[in-house]
Amino acid sequence: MRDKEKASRSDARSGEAHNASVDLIAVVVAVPNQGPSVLTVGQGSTLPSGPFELGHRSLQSGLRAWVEHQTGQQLGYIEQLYTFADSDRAGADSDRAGERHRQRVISISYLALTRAEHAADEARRAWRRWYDYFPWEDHRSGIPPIISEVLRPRLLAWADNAGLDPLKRERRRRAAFAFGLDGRDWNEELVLQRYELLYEAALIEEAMRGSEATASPPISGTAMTADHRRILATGVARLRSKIKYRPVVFELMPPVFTLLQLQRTVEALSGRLVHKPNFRRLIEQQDLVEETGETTADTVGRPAKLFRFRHAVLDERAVAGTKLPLSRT
Amino acid sequence: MRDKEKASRSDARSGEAHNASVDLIAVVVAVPNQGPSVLTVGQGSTLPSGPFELGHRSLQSGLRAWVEHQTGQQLGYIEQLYTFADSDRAGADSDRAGERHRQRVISISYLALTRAEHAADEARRAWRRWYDYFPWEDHRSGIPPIISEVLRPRLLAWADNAGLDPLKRERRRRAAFAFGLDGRDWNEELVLQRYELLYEAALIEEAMRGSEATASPPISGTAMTADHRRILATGVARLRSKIKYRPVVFELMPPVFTLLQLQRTVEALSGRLVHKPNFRRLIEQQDLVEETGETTADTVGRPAKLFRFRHAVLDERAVAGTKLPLSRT
DNA sequence: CCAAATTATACTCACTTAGAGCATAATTGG
DNA sequence: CCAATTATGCTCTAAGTGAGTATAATTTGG
Repeated sequence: MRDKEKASRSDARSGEAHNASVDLIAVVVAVPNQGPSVLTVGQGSTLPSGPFELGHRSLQSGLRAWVEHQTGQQLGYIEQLYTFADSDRAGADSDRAGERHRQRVISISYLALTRAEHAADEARRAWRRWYDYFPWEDHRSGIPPIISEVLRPRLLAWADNAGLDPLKRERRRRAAFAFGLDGRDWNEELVLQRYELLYEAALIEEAMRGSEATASPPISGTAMTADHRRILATGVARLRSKIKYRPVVFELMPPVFTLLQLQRTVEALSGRLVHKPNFRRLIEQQDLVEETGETTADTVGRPAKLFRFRHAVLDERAVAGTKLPLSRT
Repeated sequence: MRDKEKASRSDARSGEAHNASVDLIAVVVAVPNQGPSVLTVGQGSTLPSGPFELGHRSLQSGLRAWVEHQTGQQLGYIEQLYTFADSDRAGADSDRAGERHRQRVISISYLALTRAEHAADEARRAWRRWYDYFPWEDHRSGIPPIISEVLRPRLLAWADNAGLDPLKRERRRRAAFAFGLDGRDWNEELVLQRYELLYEAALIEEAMRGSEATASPPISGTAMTADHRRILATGVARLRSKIKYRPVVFELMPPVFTLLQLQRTVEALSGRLVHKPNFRRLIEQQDLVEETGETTADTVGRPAKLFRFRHAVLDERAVAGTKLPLSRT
C-alpha cells in the first residue's frame, strides 16, 4: 500500500519540488494585574519565534525551545493557530515582491497560555499589554473614545474614497459591523476582522510600510514587526472565543483564586464586563471549581472564599465545556 | 524595524537551520444521495495531496491545483485543519523509525466543501462514503450494532490489559465517554477522540502496521494510507462541529433545495436525526433561507416549497451564525 | 374517484436557560 | 459605631429548546 502511494505521488508531480524553511511563532498570553499581556522580544515589537530545526522532536517542542531560549519563559498550554506561507500573508511585505525564487517561508503560529509569575530574570521577559496594540478592543469602561473620535471618521473617509456607490455602502457596512457603529452591538470576537479592516483602510503603520509617506498618520496602537500584530490579533480572537466553551481560563489563573479574580480575568480577556451574580451562578452550576475551605484575608470588604479548578472536568468534558455570560453593560 | 528583527533572529539561532518539504492534504467533502462522502485517490485509500511548490501562489492555491490535477474536482470553500510534522504524528509510521536525519515533512491539512455534481469524467473522482471508514459514526438509525457487539467488548478487553487498577478504570472511563457506553450520551463531535482511542487500543489496521502479526484482526472500517484516516476524522469532527454555529451546510447544497433536503444533509453529516418542526423553526427564524416561490413537483406527498440560501447572511453574520437542533431520538 | 400513504407545514406546551435587578452578609478603615 | 466595600444568595421575566400534536396538499393503488 505504501508503494502504491509513492507511485501515484510521483506520477502526479509536475512542478519542481522544493523545500521551505519553517518558522514557529508564539502568542504567549498571561494575565497579571496590569491586564492581559503578551510575551514579546525587541521592545515589544516582535513575538518570540524561530525556525523549526532537525533537533526538535516536534513542532510544539521546537516552539517551547525557542520561547524558552528567547525569553526564559516555560510554556504550559499550547494550541495551534494558523499556518501560512509568504504570499499568503494578506498584503504584508509588499516590498519584497521583487525577490522571486527566493526560499519560501512557512510560518506556523501558536497560542500559549501561562500563569503570570513575574520571576527573577524579569529583564528578558517583556510582557506587553494587549490593549497597547489594540486600544479599540478594551470596552470594560465603556466604548473607548478612539472609536468615535478617530476610527469612525477615518473609516468613513476610507469608505467615501471608494469609487462606486455600492462599494462605498459595502465599506460602510463592514466598518459598522466590525466596530459596532450606528447602534450596532459590539462583538468582542471580531478582533482579527477589525485589525484587517484597519489594515485595508491603511490606518495602521504596518499597512504603510514599503509605500512612500502617506497622507495621514497611523492611528494609535503599537505596531509590530512584519505581520506579528496580525498574528497577535488572531490569538486574541481565538482566546476570546475559546473561553466561552472550554475551561481554558484556568490555565491563566493561580492555583487558588476567588470568584471575583476569575471574573476579572474573564473580563480582561474579553474586554467587557460580566454580570457578577450570573457569572457565579454559571461557574458553580457547572462544577468547574471547588472550595478550598479557606478565605482571603488580605484586602478590604467581606473575605471571599477561595476556590481551585476541578481538574477532573478536563476528563469529564473533553468537548462540552464552559459557558460564560458576557453582558451588554 | 525589519533589520532589528533579523538581528535578534540570528542571535537566537543555535541548532542547524534546515529545510523541510511541505505537503498539502485535502479532505474534500460532498453529500450526494449516497450519503456524506470524501474525495479519494488510489481505491479510496488515500486523500488527494501533493507538495507545496514554487509555482503555487499560496498554500490554498497549491491545494486547489493538486486536487484538480489528481481528481478533476474544483474546490470552493476551503479551511485549514491542522499542521503537523513527521514526528508529531502520534505513533504513525513507526516502521520508519530507523531512518533518522532524513528530510523533515510538514503536512498542512485542509477541509474543503463542494457540491456533489457527479460530472463527466467520473472515473477519476473516487467519492467514498464517510461511514465506510467510520462505521461506528452513523447513528441515524439507532446505535450501530458494531458498538455493542465489537467495540465495547474489545475496548473493555484493552482496558483490562492495563496493569494497574487505576489505569484500567481510566481506560474504561475514556472508552465509555467516547463511545457513549453505559447509558452515557453519544457526542457526535468526538470523531477524532474515538479514532485515536481505537488506534491506541490497536483495534484498527493502521495501528498494526510495522509490528508483526497481532493477536486479533482489525475491526471493520476501511483503512487508509499513512495517517490519512486520522486526518479524515479531524475533518469530519470539524465539520460536525462547525455546522452548528456557521452556515457552512449551504456549501454542500444545490442552489435550490427543500427544507427536508437540507435537514437530511445535516443529519447525514452529524450522523443523527433532528426534530423536523424544530429544525424548520430554527432555519426560518434565523432568516438563513428565502423562498424561490417555486415548489417541487417530482416526488410523492405534498409538494415542498423550494428555498435558496440568503448569501447576505455571510456578510451580516461574519461570526454569529447558525444554530442547528440535534435531538436525542 | 376514493382511501391510504406520504410529505409539508403550523401550532402548542412544558421546561430550561439567560439577563437583569434586589437583598443581605461579613469584613475593613476611620 | 458608621460608611464603604466586597461577597453571596435570591427572585423575576423573557427567550430559547425539546418534544408532541394537528392540519394541509399532494401521489399512488385500487
